[in-house]
Amino acid sequence: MINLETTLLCGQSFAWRQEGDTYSAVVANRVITLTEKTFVHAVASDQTLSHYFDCAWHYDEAEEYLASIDPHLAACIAQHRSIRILNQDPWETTISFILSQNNNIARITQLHRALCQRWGSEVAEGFYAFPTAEQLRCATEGELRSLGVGYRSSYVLDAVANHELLQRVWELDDLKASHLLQTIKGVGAKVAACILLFAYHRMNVVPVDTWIERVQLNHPHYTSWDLFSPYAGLAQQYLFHHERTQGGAV
DNA sequence: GGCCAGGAGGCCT
DNA sequence: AGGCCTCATGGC
Repeated sequence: MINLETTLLCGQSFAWRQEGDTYSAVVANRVITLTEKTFVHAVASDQTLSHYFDCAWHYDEAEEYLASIDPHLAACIAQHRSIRILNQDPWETTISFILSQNNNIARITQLHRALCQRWGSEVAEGFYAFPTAEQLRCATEGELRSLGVGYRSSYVLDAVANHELLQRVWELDDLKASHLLQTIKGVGAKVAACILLFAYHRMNVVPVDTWIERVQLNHPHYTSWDLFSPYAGLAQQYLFHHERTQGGAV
């Protein structure tokens, strides 16, 4: 079981399109098309997809534990059941969240697609993979700006120049990994946390944005995210989505 | 309907 | 503390 709409369209990934109940994207150079009904069968026969959707992880146990800690969080989990944390490509995720700053989901998705169409490989009719660092090396700041990337253009180019450091992140603990990611221009604490949670599966990392600040404001007893350790990142995802869709109401 | 100001899942100098 | 690309949105 999975909540595809919330998992794929609510700010974790910018690669997916929705048409009715059908979701499609290019993952690992293949076009993937899914509905919630075909999901179980699709991942069962496909190791790449199974990993992408994090099927082996113990969500039931983690969510049960989180629900036992706090009633509000329990309600959020019950209501938005089966949000999953994806195992996305670190490079694509890094660029995506550099694009995300001072931006909304619709525009981030649009920029993601623009980069794919301009520099990515066409893997099927009308479907383009996210460009590799090697492919993006051809990009100029002027070209990026003309696509609408704006002042983030120089950040993208700095990430291209330093993309090899993404390999080293796997070996580092959360704090050191965050510091290393922040050596890329345009990557601060928030963007680094998004990369760690959504690409490196660091389940205890919490991206703090304006929505999560609002959660903290409305729930002063959340004195520290350590409350939800070692699953604070998963807790964040439920609290974040609930806050965005229903405000402070429980 | 048209105009304009402030915001949008931050970060740099 | 201000500025930054650009676009959708809401207030007037």
